[in-house]
Amino acid sequence: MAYTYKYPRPALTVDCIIFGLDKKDLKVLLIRRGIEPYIKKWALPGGFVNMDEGLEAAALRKLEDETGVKDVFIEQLFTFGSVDRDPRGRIVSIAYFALVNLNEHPVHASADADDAAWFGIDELPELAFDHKEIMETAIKRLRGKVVYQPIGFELLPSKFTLTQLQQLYEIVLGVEINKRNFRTKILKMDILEQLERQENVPHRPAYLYQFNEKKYNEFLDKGFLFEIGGIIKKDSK
Amino acid sequence: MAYTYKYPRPALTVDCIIFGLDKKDLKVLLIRRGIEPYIKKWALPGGFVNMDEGLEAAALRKLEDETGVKDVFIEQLFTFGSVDRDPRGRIVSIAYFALVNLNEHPVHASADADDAAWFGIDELPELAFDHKEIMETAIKRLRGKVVYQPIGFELLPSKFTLTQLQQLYEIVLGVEINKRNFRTKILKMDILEQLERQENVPHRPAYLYQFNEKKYNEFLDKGFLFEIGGIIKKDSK
DNA sequence: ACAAAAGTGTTGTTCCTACACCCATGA
DNA sequence: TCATGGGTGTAGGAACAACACTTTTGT
Repeated sequence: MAYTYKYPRPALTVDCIIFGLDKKDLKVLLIRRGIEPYIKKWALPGGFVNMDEGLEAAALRKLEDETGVKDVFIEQLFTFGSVDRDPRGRIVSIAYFALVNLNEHPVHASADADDAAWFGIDELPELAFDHKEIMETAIKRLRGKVVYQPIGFELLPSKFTLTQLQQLYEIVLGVEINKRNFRTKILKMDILEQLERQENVPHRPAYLYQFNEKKYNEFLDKGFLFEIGGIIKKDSK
Repeated sequence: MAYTYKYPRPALTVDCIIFGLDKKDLKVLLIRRGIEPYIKKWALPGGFVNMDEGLEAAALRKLEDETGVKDVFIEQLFTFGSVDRDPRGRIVSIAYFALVNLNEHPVHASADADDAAWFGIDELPELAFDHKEIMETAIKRLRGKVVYQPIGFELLPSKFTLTQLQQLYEIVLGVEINKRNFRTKILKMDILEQLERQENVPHRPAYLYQFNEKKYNEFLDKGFLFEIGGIIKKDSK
C-alpha cells in the first residue's frame, strides 16, 4: 500500500531526552540503534509519528517501546527541521524531554533497539543524526528551567530529604550551594510538606519532605515566582 | 505531479505570532484568510513548509509573503499536532513568535491573504483552526520570558527612554511598576548604554538608551541572571 | 566515644519598597 | 507660569551571604 499527495511532505518523527538522577550524576537514557542508518550508534529513543496519534502520545509510545520507560512527566522541547539532518531525506523531528527518578524506572531494550543504557551527561558517546545538538538544547533548557520552575522534584523519589534536593540543584547546575541558605529559602517558599523521619541511617535521621503541588499552584495564581537562582554562590563561574 | 510514500505522512506548516507594541497596547498581527477552509476568518500568518527550506526560513517566508513584515527577530514557540486540529486532514504546525516595533514594520496584505491588521491582545476576533490556543500559548510564553530574558527590547525602537521601557513591562505584564525602583534596578544591571537626550518634547527631555547586547552576553557567560520579576508591585494580582 | 550527616543561630551587608520631592522644557 | 513628564534622595525593613556551632543517630 502507498500514500500519494499532491505536494511533497517531510516525514515526521519524535525523539525523547530522558534525564535521570543517579547518586552523584545527571544521566540520560540512550538506545543503541539496531537498524540503518547509524546502525550500532547510540541515539535518542524515538521514531515516526502515526497518523492517528498526537505528538506527545507518539513520544510516549516510542519511549516505552524502545526502553520500557513509562508513566513519566514529559514536555515538548523543540522541533528540529534542518533540511539535511537525516540521510534518509527530509525528516522533521519534534523533541520531548522528560525527568525521571532513575531508580524507579527500570530500563530494558526492545523492538528496534539493540540496547538501552544510562550515560552520564559528561560521558556521552558519539550520537547518531543531529542528536548531539538536540542533547545540548535539552541540557540548556533543563538548567534554565530548574531555577525558576519546580520541575526538579521529578528527578527525586516522591519523598526526599532537603540534602537530596540540594544535591539535585548542585548536580544539575554544577555549582555549590550553602546548606543554611538553601534550606531557609526553600522552606520559606512553603511548597514542601514535612513528613516523617528517615530510619536506619548511620547518622541523625533527616526529615523527609514531599512537594505540595496544590500549594504551588495556588501560589502561581497569585503571581508567586519560584526562584532559586539567588542561592548560587557568587564565586562559581 | 504527485508524491508517493510507503507510509502516510502528516502535512507540515508553520504559523507566526507577531507581537507589536503600540502606544498603550500589546498587539498581534493577523491576516484575513482568502481561501478555504475558514475563508474570511482571521488567522495567524503561516503556510506549508517547502522541502528544501528550514523551518525558521519557512516561517519568515510566509510572514513576508502574507504581511510584508521582514527582518524580524523570530523564535520557535511550540509545535501543535492534535490529530483533528485542521479539517483538511492531519496537519502539524510549528509555531514561531516574533517581537517587532510596530511602527517600524509596515504591513500590507498580499498573496493568500485578503487583509492584514494589528489587533489588541484583548480585542481579538474569532480565529481559524486552533489559532486561539496557539495565541494563548504565545502570550503566556511572552509574559514568562520577558521577566528573565531581555527580549522586550525588540518591541521598542533601538533608542528608547526608560519610561518607554517601563511602560513596555507594564503593558506586557499588565502590572504597575514603581518608577524609582524600576530605574534603579534596570540601570544597575549595566546593560543599557546612555545616549543623547530627546529633542522637541514639551517637557524635560529624557535620555535615550540602547540595549548593549555585547555587555549582556558577557554577563550571561558569568552566570548573571536578568530578572525584573521582583519589581512588580506586591498587591497586583 | 566517634564519624557522619542533620539541622540551627547570628551578623554584617545588600537590596527592595514606598513615598516625596525637585528639574527642565515647550506652550 | 503652568502642565507635563523626567529624574533623584532617602529611610525602614526584608532578604542574602557567609560562617560556626549544636544535635542525633549507628557503630
